[in-house]
Amino acid sequence: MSKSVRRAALIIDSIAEGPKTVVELSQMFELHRSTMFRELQSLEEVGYVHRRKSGQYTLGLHLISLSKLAFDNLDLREAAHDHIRRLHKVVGNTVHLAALMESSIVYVDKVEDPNGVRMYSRIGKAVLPYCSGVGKAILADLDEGGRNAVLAGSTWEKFTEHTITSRDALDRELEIVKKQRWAADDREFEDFVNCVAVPIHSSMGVVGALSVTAIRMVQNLPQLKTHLPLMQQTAELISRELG
Amino acid sequence: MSKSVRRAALIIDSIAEGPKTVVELSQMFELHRSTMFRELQSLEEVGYVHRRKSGQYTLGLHLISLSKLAFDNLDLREAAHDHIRRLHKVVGNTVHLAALMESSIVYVDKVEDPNGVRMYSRIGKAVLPYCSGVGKAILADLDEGGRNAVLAGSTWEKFTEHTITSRDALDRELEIVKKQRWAADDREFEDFVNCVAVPIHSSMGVVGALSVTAIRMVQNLPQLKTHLPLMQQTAELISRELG
DNA sequence: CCGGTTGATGCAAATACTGCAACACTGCGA
DNA sequence: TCGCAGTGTTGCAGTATTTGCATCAACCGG
Repeated sequence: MSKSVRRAALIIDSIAEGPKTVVELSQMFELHRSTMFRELQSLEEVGYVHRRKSGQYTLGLHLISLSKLAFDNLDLREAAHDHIRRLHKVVGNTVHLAALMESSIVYVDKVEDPNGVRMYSRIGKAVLPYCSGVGKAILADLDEGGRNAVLAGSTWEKFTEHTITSRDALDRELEIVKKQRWAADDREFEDFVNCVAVPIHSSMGVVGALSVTAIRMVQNLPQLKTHLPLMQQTAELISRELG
Repeated sequence: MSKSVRRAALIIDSIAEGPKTVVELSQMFELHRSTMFRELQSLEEVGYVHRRKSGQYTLGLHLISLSKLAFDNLDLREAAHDHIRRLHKVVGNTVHLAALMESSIVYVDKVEDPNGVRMYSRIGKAVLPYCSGVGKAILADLDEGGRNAVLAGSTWEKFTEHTITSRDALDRELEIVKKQRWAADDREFEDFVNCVAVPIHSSMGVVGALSVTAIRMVQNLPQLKTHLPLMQQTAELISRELG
């Protein structure tokens, strides 16, 4: 284990919590000022941190570039690529794929009919875990700690009359989801949209979810539910590829 | 300059170009296999790379977490925060702020009327540079190399009858934008939406742009243009803060 | 079963890093 | 204007970490 890599990463994580000066960081890490200065100089040169005119260091832009590429190479995204396109062909609706990141859930792929109702692209965006099918499908299979991490920043904003707006209510819903092994978004985020979602597991536990979404006038929730067996088969195929 | 930091970053960049094995990387970097193995082990432990079962290394999830935080700490975003909220109060329309990243343009902030027409959130998403006001405002002030980098991945997809769909046509438009120091999106992406945008400069050159956007039935383009003097003043104030 | 490749690790030599000391620069207050 | 404190920056010898070698374990395919 490389001490220098670990230390660099710890410094970056510290800066990620909030901008800091050389002196602050040297005290935090019990390093001489000149050592910390050189370390930050190096990290800035490779774009991982950025020095403001005020003397504070913040995270650098190169991390943003790298994250885009990290996103594209996600195992789940690659494993699911063909399967969700096949699923879309059969069910005809928009299929979303969401991945569990460290403490958030993100839409990582989407298949929709180019000639159908056009949904605004959501790939890359964080899922609101408490009012989305995929969010609930993933949360249901997380332990308490995992749930807490994902829900830590939730504002519990009410989008529609159906939105779940408290942790207690969500936990009750998640017990049901865990048992039935699928989740629904029943007009909880947008009044005219609903979906059903199933979790995807790997040997490491739940890693994501896939959902089938429709405008209510096209397919209502009972109709969407008819797709659940195929969706669960699809999730199983993806899980196999993930190992 | 820390050799270990530079080398770690180069390895990460190499993996960012595509997944690779220990042996491939050890040959590329002319390191002994065991050295490269240890390096990757360290990078994996801090979440910057991830080893697949196949033995290939890809970028790690921690980069995605860090990029979100990097985004929140952007200098431009902080400098512009109060100014664009004041601008919104005066003009009443949705105000967008976009930043030039390394080779892309991203929406980094937005102010809209909570009781007005609700536009789906775009923060964090890449701007399509060739058919957006902010994209054109930034491109106009970039040199040839910068433009090429930003436009490298453009598909020139045609969204409406007004979309610019070739580099030549865009370059002609950018000459006009550069002269007049503002840009417009005249129904080029969405038929019922248009906006005007102005660039924001720092001592390093153009770093972003701000725009005022409206649905056509609410305010048409000539009406939006009346906001340009105030927008340009706002951009100037932000530039001053950036230094 | 055998051979080749990859995953993984102890050790001494090689290399890189570190704190010290010092200087340059900037901003603030007297 | 001057002095002081704090930050930015760098050469050098002592210290710490890394490196390649050698080796073993595990896995896969013929």
